Amino acid sequence: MMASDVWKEYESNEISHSVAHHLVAIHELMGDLGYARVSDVARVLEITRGSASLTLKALKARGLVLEDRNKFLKLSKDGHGVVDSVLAKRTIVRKFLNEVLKLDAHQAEVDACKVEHLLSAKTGEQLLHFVRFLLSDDPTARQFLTEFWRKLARTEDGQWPVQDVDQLFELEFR
Amino acid sequence: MMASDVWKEYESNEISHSVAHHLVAIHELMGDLGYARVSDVARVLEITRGSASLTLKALKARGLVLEDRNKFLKLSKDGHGVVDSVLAKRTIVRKFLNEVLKLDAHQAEVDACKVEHLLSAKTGEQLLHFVRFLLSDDPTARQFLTEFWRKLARTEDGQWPVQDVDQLFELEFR
DNA sequence: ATCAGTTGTTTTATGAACAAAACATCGGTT
DNA sequence: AACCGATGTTTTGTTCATAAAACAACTGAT
Repeated sequence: MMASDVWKEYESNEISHSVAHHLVAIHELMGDLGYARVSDVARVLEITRGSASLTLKALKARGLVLEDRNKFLKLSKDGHGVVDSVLAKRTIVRKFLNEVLKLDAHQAEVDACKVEHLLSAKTGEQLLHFVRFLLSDDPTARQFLTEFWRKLARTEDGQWPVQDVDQLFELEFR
Repeated sequence: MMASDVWKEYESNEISHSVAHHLVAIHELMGDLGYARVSDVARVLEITRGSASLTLKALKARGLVLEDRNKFLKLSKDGHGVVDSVLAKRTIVRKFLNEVLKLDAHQAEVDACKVEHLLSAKTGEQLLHFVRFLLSDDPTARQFLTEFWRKLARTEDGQWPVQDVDQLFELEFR
């Protein structure tokens, strides 16, 4: 329950936000242009070529990114694995926030982008099962969502108090 | 859809993971011991006193932490606001991961800890509505959860493929 | 009163992630 | 041949979050 146990595990994240985005940028560029160079990654991420060059050098050293004789980059098998895992989590989180919780598309994208590289594989997997069932044709799921959205619309009309925190802790400790 | 729009918003997080935990540590110490000094924060977070001293100096400068003549720390009104918002998000995320998605308590705590300071207020609020309804007595919610857990148990027995990513993208693009 | 332990700060150093600018290379123009 | 623009790297500097160690101030025990 003390924060300290968990606090330390934060460090153990081998894939930083920055690294995740460099890898995803290469993936997107391969799809969009068919190739990816240091400059292309820098342009997509809106950072300088120098910064991209350094980060990508480290990723080459880690074996996540490969480079041919002409300085064209591509993802290694491991790099693809990381991108798949990150994009899968981003996708499912965005879908949940947008299509279930009805957050606007932009906010859903922003929040998904922030947490994509932090969730464990197991969390991503369970969330996938959950959202798949929730958005399926199953009548139980349909009925539940319909009812949730109905209640949501009601509470949003009759404005909620700005600070909802007390209710949270009710819910926590009851 | 390009990563770049969203990518930049990452920076705009005025509350870092580190800051959030320093503030929460003070809050917990006030509850546990009735007071909080630099050393106590350092001990709770398992960092050196020097490191805690520097971070807390910055938080005093930002007006989130106050100090009396005897170097005893407490949260300002703003500091309390930050802690409430962070703890509310941590609580609701943990509850969702553990009680709905059935992740083990430790994993739920770790993942909640990682994302607590990153979610927008709106996201936290919507998640609160969702979980409250989901775990309420409402028969629709009960029935849905029962059915979800039943399916979950079945899929976990007949092991899933390790890489579930293809299914994710089906779900994404259909 | 002294001496040891606790506490807080300061200083110095590290690593990650960036920017900015200088530099080198290469391909094509003129 | 000389130049130009695009590209990649290197160097230098900044910020943030940390550790480590030296130091000063206070506390309490003897």
